[in-house]
Amino acid sequence: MENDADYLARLRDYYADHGVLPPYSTIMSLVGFKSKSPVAALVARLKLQGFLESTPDKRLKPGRRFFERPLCDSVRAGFPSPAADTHHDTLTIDEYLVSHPSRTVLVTVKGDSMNGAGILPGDTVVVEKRATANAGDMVIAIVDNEFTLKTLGREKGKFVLIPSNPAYPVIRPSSDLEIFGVVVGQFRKYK
Amino acid sequence: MENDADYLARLRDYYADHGVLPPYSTIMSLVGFKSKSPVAALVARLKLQGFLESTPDKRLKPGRRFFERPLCDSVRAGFPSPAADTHHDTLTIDEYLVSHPSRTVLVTVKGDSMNGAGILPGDTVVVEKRATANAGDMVIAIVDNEFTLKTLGREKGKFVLIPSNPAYPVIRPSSDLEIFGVVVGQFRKYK
DNA sequence: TACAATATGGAACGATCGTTCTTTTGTCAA
DNA sequence: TTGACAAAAGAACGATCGTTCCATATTGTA
Repeated sequence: MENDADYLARLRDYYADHGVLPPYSTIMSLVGFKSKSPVAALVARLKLQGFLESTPDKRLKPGRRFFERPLCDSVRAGFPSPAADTHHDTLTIDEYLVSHPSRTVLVTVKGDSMNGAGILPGDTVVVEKRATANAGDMVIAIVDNEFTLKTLGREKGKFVLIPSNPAYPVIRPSSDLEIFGVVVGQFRKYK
Repeated sequence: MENDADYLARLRDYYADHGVLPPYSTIMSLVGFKSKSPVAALVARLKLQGFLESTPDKRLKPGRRFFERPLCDSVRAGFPSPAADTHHDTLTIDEYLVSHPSRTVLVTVKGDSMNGAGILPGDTVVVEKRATANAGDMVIAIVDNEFTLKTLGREKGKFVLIPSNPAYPVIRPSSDLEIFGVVVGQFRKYK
């Protein structure tokens, strides 16, 4: 159907409000149907297009494309087409940055040793806790009982901590390096 | 119960995976119960604490505190192990970065003209839409039908756009400067 | 206008929903 | 060991779930 885009928009609104998708009966009144049959057909179409999926419990969940921004959003706002691909396909920033909530902590950045990597003092980094990491990962390591944010490197078979600021030295731990977690994201608030 | 934190963590992981909350029977197997009664009690407790809510359809939805993430201070003398898990500071990323959702859009950054300000290509900036800004604000301006991210400056009574990268020139608009919005936040995902 | 194709309404199905109750198990203190 | 209390298991409830069927209404085409 050609109204599917509108119906999908209503589902997105509902999801934005509640954080979950509604049952068929609620979709029914949400889009104005008077029976569940057209809802079933609608859901089937949206599933085929990748906007919806089902959980094993047969409930609806957002599909791969559910968070795509409709193109008409940019057009409606009157923005030039070059800008159309600068938008962002996520509803919440949290969902974008945090994949494993139970292993994730936020750490406030102190110091400017990672300046060159675009991480400034006062920024917050999203850290996935785990004891091992690969060279090249940005990690939170524990050095002298303090958190240290550096890039993990390898030197003659040993791990080293590399800052992204020429004013700081590479840290070559004498004992084994204790890794608190791996940095998977970062954010900053202005003003 | 004191295991509630762990159970909540599993619900958050489930939600991160599926984008919806499971029915009681799935929670049951998710946390290891063999009947639904303890699930009902668990849900009641989590509702009281603001982590869960119910939709009018009696389904579970994320509550106000569902997306709280633990926030560690980077300088912590004590050891960062499970011991200190008790009373973390928490932060909800979306609430922190977005104050006025209806006026806020996310824009993906292209180019490295703001490198020096810790904004890299591929980053996303949180933009509050408004037509006016003050000198010193970082703004999204519309120049030659394209979005441009620069710091707003003032030169002889006229607004100019200042990059944070010496390789780029200051932009001195001939006509009036059209401002799309002000940058209030920024975030980045690694990997 | 008449016909064919499609979409919706309405009803029925077994399954599962969330809730509530009682019974059993587990835990801690005396 | 016993008794008191709390938590979990288990069973049962009406309600609602998603699905499917067929009849009716709507639409497009000639």
